[in-house]
Amino acid sequence: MRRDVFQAIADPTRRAIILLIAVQAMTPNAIAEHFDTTRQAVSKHLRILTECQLVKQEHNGREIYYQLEATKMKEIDHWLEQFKKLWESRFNELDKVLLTLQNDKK
Amino acid sequence: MRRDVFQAIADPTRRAIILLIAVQAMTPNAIAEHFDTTRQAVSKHLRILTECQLVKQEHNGREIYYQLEATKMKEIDHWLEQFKKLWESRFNELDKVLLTLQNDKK
DNA sequence: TATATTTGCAACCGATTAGTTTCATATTTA
DNA sequence: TAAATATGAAACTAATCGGTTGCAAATATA
Repeated sequence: MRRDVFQAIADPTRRAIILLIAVQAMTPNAIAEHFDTTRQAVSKHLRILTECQLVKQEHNGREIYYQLEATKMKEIDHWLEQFKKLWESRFNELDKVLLTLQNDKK
Repeated sequence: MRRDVFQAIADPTRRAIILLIAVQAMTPNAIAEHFDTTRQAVSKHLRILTECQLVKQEHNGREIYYQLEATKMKEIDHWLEQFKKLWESRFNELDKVLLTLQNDKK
């Protein structure tokens, strides 16, 4: 199944997990303690996050430490990059385009 | 209904719409021409994008121009900001934390 | 070796999603 | 005014989602 980073971060619990393991790698059990759901539900979230390579596993005996693959977050940042210039200046590209559009209509 | 920016950008069609109207404001009809779906489906996407304030409407007679509310994209950027330091340096915060964690376990 | 612990997977369930078709409303134009 | 155009909303549908419970496999511990 092909997973998408944007779909992965759509769920608030998954975003919370990402934030949690960004600070330090954790096992599914430890992660589940922070949430009001079952360990299995957390496990499913981790599967989705793994499938789109937002997290990676580090096996240690029967324990599995999940840690954030921060570089994958760049993908989201790259997509945002396209729009950054639009909100960074008051008279921006969008305004110019709209102005042109309005003038053309007259 | 309370809408969430992250949920809004989860759908690939909605991301495409965002990109499209970032360049210039467009009517639902014009937007729909760029996709392989019905105008009504696009209309539903626009409703979702409007509800979470990612786009705004500009009425012009019977036409409605939808344009990107770029500032709302900042919300996503702010969330990403937390992780930026994790991917920007090779020996980063995460590495340090993990190192501490591993040392503690010994 | 027997038991406990850690984990993932399968099957199921109710809610939500993205799409469709149909219809109502508002505005423009002939 | 009548017809055409632009749009949103409602009702429906198949697929997906996030959650649950129950189970199997692997590893650690008594």
